[in-house]
Amino acid sequence: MAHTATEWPPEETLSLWKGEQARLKARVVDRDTEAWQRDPSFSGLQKVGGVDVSFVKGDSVRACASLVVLSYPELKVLYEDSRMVGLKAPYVSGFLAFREVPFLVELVQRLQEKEPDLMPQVLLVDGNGVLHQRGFGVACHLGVLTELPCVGVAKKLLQVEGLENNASHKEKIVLLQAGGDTFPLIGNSGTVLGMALKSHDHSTKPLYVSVGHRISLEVAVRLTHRCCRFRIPEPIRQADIRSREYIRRTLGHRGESPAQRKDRSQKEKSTNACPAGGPGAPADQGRPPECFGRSSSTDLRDPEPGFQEQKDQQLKGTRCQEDPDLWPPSPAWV
DNA sequence: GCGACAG
DNA sequence: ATCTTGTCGC
Repeated sequence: MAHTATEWPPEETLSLWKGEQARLKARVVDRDTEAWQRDPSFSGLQKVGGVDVSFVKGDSVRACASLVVLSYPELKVLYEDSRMVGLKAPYVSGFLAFREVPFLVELVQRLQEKEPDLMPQVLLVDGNGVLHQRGFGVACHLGVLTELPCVGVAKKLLQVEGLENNASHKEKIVLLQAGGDTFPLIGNSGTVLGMALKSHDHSTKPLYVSVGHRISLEVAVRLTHRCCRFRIPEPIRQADIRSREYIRRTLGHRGESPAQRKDRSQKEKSTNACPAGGPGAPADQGRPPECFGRSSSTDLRDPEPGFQEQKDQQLKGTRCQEDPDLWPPSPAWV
């Protein structure tokens, strides 16, 4: 029985997943547990991680999972691990973690094995924390499985507990003035599930921040704001950029791309053809998996200009500045 | 039947 | 999530 990661899960599976979420939810700590979180300027905080998973267009199985660690407050990339993975579960709203978290846990374990000194003190996760159908989104899930403080950062409002992206909600968004401004996301029960955050002065669409694990909502919001050079917090943005770039550079053409293999011939020069470690994750989730995939990549690239926003930014081949360290984009997965 | 639906 | 071209602004 092949799990194509395409078919909609049978009710029985969803039931098991709900049970798993309920079981792990009991372990969530929704308050500050670290010293740096109590400091007004976060002194003591030096490493912030970000994770993301990018997908291959016409492929329901292949994807690239990335974990990056940035220095704080400089927000320079200190570490990157991007790896091709084989998806085993489809995307079902409310169950995102069952599709992505196994690979994210693996990335954290690989970091622990290779560069334990670079283990981030907090992880920004693409998706929600307690702002979720059952109060246990992917940021909580990853936090509980790794015991790392985690923050959920979603780009769109998950409409649960009566929360809606309606006129009333949009009115509140318009009232947000400067970067850092927020308004609470209150569910039916009256509980504050998260905060809508204007991540910087010129951002139109807010970010939806919620507690993942071992951090208070207030600190989660302030930290997210402090990590924004653009609308998307830098750790997540870098993980997103690098995971997409990894896909583009490895199987950017053969995958079935109609109008892009044209410029392939002119831009390629130091890229590579086929990565290593294909589908490399044993089936499981709910227990820190034991991984034995060989090393893959751990190289770095550079950021980009320092302005503009609109719909985030453009990741064209514009200018390459700073980042004297991690300079030569080495092949890595030799 | 129609709208919703984190990534 | 992914596809997609140009365009405007610093």
